[in-house]
Amino acid sequence: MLMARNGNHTKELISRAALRLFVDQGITETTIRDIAAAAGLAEGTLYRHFESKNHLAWELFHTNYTAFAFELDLLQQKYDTLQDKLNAMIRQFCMFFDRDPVLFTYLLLVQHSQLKKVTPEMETAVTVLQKVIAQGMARQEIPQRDVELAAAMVMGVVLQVAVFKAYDRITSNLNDLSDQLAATCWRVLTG
Amino acid sequence: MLMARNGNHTKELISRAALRLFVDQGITETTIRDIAAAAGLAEGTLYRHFESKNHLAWELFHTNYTAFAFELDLLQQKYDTLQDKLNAMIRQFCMFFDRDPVLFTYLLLVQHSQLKKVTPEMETAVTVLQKVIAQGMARQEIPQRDVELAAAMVMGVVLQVAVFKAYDRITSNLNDLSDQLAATCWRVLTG
Amino acid sequence: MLMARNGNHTKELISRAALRLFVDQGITETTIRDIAAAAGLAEGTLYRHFESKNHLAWELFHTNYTAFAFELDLLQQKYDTLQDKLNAMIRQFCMFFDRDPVLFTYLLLVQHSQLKKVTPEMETAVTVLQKVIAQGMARQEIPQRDVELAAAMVMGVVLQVAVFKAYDRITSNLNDLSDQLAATCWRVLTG
Amino acid sequence: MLMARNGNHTKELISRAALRLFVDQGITETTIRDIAAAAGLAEGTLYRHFESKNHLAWELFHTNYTAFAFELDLLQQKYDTLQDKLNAMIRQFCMFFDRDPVLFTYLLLVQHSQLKKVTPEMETAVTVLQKVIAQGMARQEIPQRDVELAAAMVMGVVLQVAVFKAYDRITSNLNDLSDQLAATCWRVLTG
DNA sequence: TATGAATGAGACTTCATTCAT
DNA sequence: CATGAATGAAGTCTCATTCAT
Repeated sequence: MLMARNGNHTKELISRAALRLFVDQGITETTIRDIAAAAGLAEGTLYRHFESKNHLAWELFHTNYTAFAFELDLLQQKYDTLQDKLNAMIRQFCMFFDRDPVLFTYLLLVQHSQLKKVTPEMETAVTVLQKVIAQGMARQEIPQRDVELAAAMVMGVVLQVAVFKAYDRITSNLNDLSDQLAATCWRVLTG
Repeated sequence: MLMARNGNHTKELISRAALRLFVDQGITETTIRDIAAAAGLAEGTLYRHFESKNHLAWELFHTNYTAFAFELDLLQQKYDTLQDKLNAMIRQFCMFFDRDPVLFTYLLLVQHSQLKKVTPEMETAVTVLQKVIAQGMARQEIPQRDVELAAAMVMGVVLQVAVFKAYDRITSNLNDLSDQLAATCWRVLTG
Repeated sequence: MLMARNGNHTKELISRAALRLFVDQGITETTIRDIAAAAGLAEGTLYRHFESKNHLAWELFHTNYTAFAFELDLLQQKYDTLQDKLNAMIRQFCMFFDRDPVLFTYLLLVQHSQLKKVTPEMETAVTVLQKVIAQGMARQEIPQRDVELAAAMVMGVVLQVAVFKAYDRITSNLNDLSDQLAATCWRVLTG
Repeated sequence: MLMARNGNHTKELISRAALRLFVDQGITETTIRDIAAAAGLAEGTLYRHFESKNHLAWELFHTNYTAFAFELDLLQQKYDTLQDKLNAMIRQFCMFFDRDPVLFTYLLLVQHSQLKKVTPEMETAVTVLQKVIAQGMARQEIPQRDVELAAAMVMGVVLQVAVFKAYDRITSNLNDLSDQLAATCWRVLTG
């Protein structure tokens, strides 16, 4: 998991257990007892590492959501053209998804409750994508258009495929679809 | 009858109140008391019309989810080519969304908890879209490709825009974006 | 039913439905809705005939409990010796049980909740029996002994057989066992 | 552990509180809150020790009901003749009643609701008594007769006296009545 | 740090009762 | 008299959180 930089074994144990349960059952439907049992710990132990269940859910979301945005931003800066940036970002997304499907499914599907807490200042994958698209328009690499709309459509293509993957409607790895997705997104932007 | 003027009125009252609250706060986060208060009714009254809170949430989802699929299917049958079918379906989607944004936001966002209960036999917007795309491929109207993937990408374009609209990131009516969406989806399929 | 002296059809309907349900499920476990459904009436109708569910249960108990005691007392007065009185009373008990097992099972088994409301002044089968036994002792028809104890043992013999009958552990009619019961009770008293 | 001094103490605390309340008010009439208050615990604590109120009521009944039957059976095996067996069992019953009147009153009076759950395989005081009586008949110690009926009458003598005791109609200890009861029961069987 | 029994607020739900028709 | 939708108090149960060990 992106967030796990320290060697804190127990915290990691809790995070992984929680993540899987949150994805499988939803956050509210998952109890502290569920998590503790899955992690092989006592219920009280969780509170040594997280302030509360909600903090746990939020930390899981927030940390990884922004970390991913940060990585994306770092990555896009290495490229000059919108198309290259986009290709790279989509490739990265697919790679990360395949590397940790549970985590990405969490970010994808448990959104609603957590997204409300996302403040406008926070850099997210969405804002990075919009920034990149806006630049591309400014540089006339693609036709002028409403940036939000363009970003929505591009995101839609990639995310919905990920959602289908999360629901096992698609069997290929996202990595293997990466080029197709990138090509499609480019067509979406240049139409 | 205490409220002869009611008939189905009370059930409708509850449904609307619940719908809005479910969308605003999530299903689990919404209490029976919330719904009753919003509907101007006593808590017990809810149970005269719905077996339980979960049944209410499911009925709200299921009824409208399948009804929408049914309408879409009826509509697409009026057209001959994939492009016409797609145009009509997207137009319909936008129209319905604008007509009842709360309901459609419910169908869009509260999915996760409810989608688990969707049985494979149920006809949904997804299955209709896949059917239509598969036909189009069979008739060589668009290039052969994985149908699930194609459907996912088309759905993504439309749904993500709707999600942005639901989150007020986009201000136009979906109706006004309908043509753009249709054109983009067509490009996605024919690329 | 003993209590039904008037021609009130609906009230009778409710009483019979309630009686059976009370016996089958217990009083608290039986809902107004159950009774109404079993009687083929609307829920509210019950309140035209009984003040409340508890009044209904109590009326059913009290009326029949005291009526039975009254009949027993009337009966015993027709006989001179304790043995004849006892024989007659036991025969009567058996006859009544067989004639309306549901009612007598109600009186037997639902006792606990209702017996608390039995005031000491009320004439009951127990008091009648005690009176008769006390007389018999006074007249030296049977050995002197604690009256309450003697009454308990005699009652026990008859009631427990009725309980077994109510639970279908015994298949004969009580009528057919009447003589045996009387003989046994006599032995209990004279031993 | 918050209360290392507890161990099984809390469960016992709940059981005793519940037992008394069930006897005083009836099971359905007793609320979780009543029990918790009487036990000096929080409501939720009850659910750490019992699945539900009904499970508590059933466990209280079932455990003691079968344990008592087991003890009775063990005891009767020590004696050879029916009369000795019967004497011993009745003495035991009286002793147990006097030792824990609340528990025995529970077993006596709350029967109706719980007896429905008694499966035929369960060994109970009734089945033990019937077995013993049947043996006695087989060995010609007492006249042949319907075993169920005989058992009912014997049980009636003892149980009804216990019921009177539970209702404070009788003031002696059952222990002090034990011999009388045994003699009476013997007369019932041999008459 | 870890434990896990205890807590108690608050959720869902039931159901006796009312009352306008 | 009958109806049955609505009521809302009260009950059962859950579960995040605490804290003594």
